[in-house]
Amino acid sequence: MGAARTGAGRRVGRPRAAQRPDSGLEPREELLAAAAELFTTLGYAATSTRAVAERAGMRQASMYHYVSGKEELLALLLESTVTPSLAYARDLLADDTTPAERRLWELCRADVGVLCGGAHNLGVLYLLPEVRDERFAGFHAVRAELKGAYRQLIAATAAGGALPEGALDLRTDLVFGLIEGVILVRRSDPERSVSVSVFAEATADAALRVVGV
Amino acid sequence: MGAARTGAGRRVGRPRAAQRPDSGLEPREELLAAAAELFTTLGYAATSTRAVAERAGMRQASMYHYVSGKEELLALLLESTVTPSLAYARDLLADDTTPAERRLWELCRADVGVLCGGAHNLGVLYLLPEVRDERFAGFHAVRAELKGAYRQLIAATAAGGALPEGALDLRTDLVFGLIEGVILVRRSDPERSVSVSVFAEATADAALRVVGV
DNA sequence: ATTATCTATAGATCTATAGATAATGC
DNA sequence: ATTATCTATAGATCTATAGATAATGC
Repeated sequence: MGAARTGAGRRVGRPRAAQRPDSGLEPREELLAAAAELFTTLGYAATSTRAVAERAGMRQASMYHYVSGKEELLALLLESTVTPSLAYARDLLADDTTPAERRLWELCRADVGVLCGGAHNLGVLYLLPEVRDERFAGFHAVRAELKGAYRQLIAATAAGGALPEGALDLRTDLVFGLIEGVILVRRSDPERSVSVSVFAEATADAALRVVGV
Repeated sequence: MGAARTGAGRRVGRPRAAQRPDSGLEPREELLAAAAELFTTLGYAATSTRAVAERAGMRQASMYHYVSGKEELLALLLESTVTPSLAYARDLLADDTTPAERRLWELCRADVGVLCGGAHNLGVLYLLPEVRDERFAGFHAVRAELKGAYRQLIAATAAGGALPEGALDLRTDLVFGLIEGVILVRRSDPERSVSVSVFAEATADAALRVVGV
């Protein structure tokens, strides 16, 4: 069993026409990175399979050796952004020694970090119109569960406990909107001076004020 | 000089192949309405000129009699959503008899109303990746001026007056993010029970809490 | 004559598949 | 023999223009 060879050593298969990019990534990862950059800057519909493949250092048709098409790339990218936040949210829900206010703050901070951190502002993917499609139901299910975690934590705060159902839903929408709204702010001003972590903490502070703590 | 005839009366020009829609709109308005619906649901790149034209009751090529192409339609729609908010913001800035807190609240309420009201959740247009393009610089200029009005009003509040520049920018970003975030909330849950006006007021309340009033 | 439409189409895409090719592996 | 790539292309778009046509206006 040969170990996966990541270096530039001898490879099986016909050599590439173009130079292999020196990122050190596996071809599939290379495709995902290329798609992330292009989908976030140009959008999904405006990004051709050719553009993705060439940026990953291969010809358009070769892409199909690794993925079934553009759709799979977007689905993978979407899930990769929301899954870490959800895992963290589950941990926080299970932690009954920390006050709910603090746990909510942590979730907000972490979520903003994921949405705005990373090389390509991956949160921008949530804005793509194609994402609403049924095909990405998996992503939506995870995102809905994450929103549910926000709701539970808000309900567990001192300010949230007394709220009737409808008011709790409204608070949850507002907090969730604030968190996702940072995607838009960052998109319209990518050169911002303040670091992601400062921004994430300020957003978490603001979220607690929205809840009424 | 013949008055514009909006009814179904005799018209100059070759008759349409399909029935004229009974909306009572002029053809150009009909095209804008069709584009609004399609751009907000499918996105810009995924909407063909054919789809827009047929929905407006004419053949694809006839669209070019009224507009220069898809791009002009998007530019017109974008400006139509942001211009009313800006006009209102200017009025509020000029009003020195009302407390800044109250004026900020009003601006938030009105802006959310425009973004989420209307038939097609036009705020969704802000999310389209194509909108970042240089071609829509006019829209961005107006939106930036609106954001400037938010900033001025925040600075004029009791809580905002003491803030150093950087902190003021951060508050402005958070409030602006909260307002634009409602677009995302509404998009993911279009069947929401609460009315737009209740939601707009709750968002305005939350914005004041973010500012720290 | 003017106008609002139509039909037809050139030219430019873009996606996904078929089948060839050039390496290594055994 | 297996694998990773390539080239080539069919079929399906989509946009914008050219030029014809069928009304009203005078």
